[in-house]
Amino acid sequence: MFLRVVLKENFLSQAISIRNMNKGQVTIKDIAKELGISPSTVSKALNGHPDISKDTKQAVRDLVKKWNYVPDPIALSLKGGPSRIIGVIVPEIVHYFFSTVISGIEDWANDAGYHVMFCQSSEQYLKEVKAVDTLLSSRVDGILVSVSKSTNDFSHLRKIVEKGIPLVFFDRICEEIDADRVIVDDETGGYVAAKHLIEIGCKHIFHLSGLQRLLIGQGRKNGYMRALREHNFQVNENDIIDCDNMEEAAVIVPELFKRPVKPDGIFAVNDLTAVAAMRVIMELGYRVPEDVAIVGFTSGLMSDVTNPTLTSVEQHGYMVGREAARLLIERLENPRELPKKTVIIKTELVKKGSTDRKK
Amino acid sequence: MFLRVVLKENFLSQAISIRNMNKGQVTIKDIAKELGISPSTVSKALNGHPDISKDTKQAVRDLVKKWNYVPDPIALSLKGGPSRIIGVIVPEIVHYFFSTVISGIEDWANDAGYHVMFCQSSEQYLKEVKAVDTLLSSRVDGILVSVSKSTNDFSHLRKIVEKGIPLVFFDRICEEIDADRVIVDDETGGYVAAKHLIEIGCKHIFHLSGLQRLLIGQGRKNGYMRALREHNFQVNENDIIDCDNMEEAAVIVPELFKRPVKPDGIFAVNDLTAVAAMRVIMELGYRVPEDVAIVGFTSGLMSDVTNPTLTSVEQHGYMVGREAARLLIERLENPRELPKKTVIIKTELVKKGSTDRKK
DNA sequence: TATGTTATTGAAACTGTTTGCATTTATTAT
DNA sequence: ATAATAAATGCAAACAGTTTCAATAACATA
Repeated sequence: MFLRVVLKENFLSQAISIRNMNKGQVTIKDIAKELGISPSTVSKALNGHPDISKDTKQAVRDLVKKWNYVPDPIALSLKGGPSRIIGVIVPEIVHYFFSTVISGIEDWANDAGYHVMFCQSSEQYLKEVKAVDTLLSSRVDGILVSVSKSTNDFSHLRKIVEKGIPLVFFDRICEEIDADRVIVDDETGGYVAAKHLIEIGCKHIFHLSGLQRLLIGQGRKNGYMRALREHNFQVNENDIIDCDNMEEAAVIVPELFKRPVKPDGIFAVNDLTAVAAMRVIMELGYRVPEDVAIVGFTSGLMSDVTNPTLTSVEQHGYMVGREAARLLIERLENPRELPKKTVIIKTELVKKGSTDRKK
Repeated sequence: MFLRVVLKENFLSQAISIRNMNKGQVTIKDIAKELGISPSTVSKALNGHPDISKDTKQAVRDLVKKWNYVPDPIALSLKGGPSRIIGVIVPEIVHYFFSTVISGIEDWANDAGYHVMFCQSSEQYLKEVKAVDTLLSSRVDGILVSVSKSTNDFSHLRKIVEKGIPLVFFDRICEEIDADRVIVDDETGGYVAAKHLIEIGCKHIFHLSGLQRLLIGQGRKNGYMRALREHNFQVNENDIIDCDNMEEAAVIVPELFKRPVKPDGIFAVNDLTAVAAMRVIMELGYRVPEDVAIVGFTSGLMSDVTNPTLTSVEQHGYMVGREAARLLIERLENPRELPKKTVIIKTELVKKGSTDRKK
């Protein structure tokens, strides 16, 4: 056998060109043929099977290195092995928060030797269903999902679990399915935002709230209410106004300043709304932060760009992504049935100009 | 044969439960066994082969629908067929421009029946090389690349072409490799930006320029210079200052206003720099746009958020993505060796407050 | 009746890899 | 020398499909 290897050595370069004629990819058969042994022996040698002699193993390893052989992942996963691909479904990639999450997922997954395949639902239920099928048929090892706004039926997500494929929700979770979760601590975010406004002396703190169907809307509002109650402020339902985008803010905010009791502090459910409110308020002749202080919830780089800069609650999207990927991979590599975990990513108040009354 | 189908009908529900015992997935064999025909007949029936009788085809189609059979893409691509996955490599997902591009790629690819697998290079050459290996080993049908800033060696990209896998560059192209390309018309963007400043009456137009190693930096600067020359302005090298982020702008811009000839118009290579410049200028006591007009180059939603709002050149990232995906898929489905194309996505000046001198 | 034609269908090979079992070869003990 | 044992290797099946070619059946024609 050793003789054979040595003998063939001389024809190596020629063999390579012949091999490349075929399909460009070196297969286990090419290796076997070259060494004059069977494919199964090559396979076993590569997998460190005890049956194979040291000499053969070495010869195989050498040729594998020389010819740059890589096992075909397709054939592997056909065999039923893991694909080492994880699937991700996000509502929108263009959102700053989700793009940071994706970034975190990518980094952690790649470091752990996984590839990432992703789909966006564009907030559409049907696209989300299709995305699940896509990922399942691609034989992903596990799936990360942030549920679309329009999803009310969860059978497609339940299907994932039923197939025995690990599932982790992040940010927009589905409460009806028992799975690992990574959520942003919106409640505390709302709490510290409102508390900060109280501490700088605001007496009439309004909340421009998000969709109450979504947990983020609920959480932020609840935190706001808790802060008020804990500081002996009266929670007034009229001071909580559904308003989560620039267009609505442009219409709604001026109305607030026609009331007998005008706001001197505003906590908005996101930065865009906060910024729109801020502009309107300044156009009405009020000063920010002196007359009205404003706090947003981070959705990009814009908090640095406004004048004054915007105090905002940072969500740490990158961390959300990392944790979600970590949770999933942990479960992939440790398939015992452990109870599901929920990881809460702390939010953080970043104080800037719109609440800075020191000066 | 018909008899057999009818006979078995009665056991259908039972058969389903037996089938599901195995692996959850219906295979062509399950269909064949149920109908009492061979797998190959089922395959042919499904692919509309003329050899198969209408009756058999119908029976197969019915059962396929009833059992919700979907061909396993893994097995398909093992046979050498396409994977219907396209790979994407971007420098950073968190950049607004790239996330819009990705969004465009996703949408077009999904509509054409392709899945998207993506990697980010994080602007690191080594991660880019690894990403190529990743995608190649996942048997993607084609690859879309926007080259990282730190990439100087292109052999990994050349390898893609040599393997016969279609490659399309977008935005950050590699000039040394002959491939389809989608680029943003930075030159025209710079041109219309400067032209606009000229038309509203600016006499001393400065350019805060980007890295000249990158084509986007070159293009925007060249457009600026062309506009000046075409309108009989003198192009002064001192009026072109390397400055492409907020920190640099905060330091550099005040210096410009100490010169004997101060700028009354500024074209910045991106919005962040433009915004930082705008703030500094207003802090120095100048009015925008009356004393100094400013144009940026779109990098997010921030142009709506500043005060005044920022005139900016829109890059249509979504279109870049769509076109790149279209070009790639066109080549995948039409494998004749056609000459490579370059698609140029027009930029567009979006006029806002920072250049609005009407009022 | 024997032959030719046509319409259907199935067996087998193939994709690249793994794995249990059988086989070969070499070594040791009787 | 022969049998038993151990070590090394190969065969074949399996994964889920596609495809080529051969086989069968039914029918028509001479």
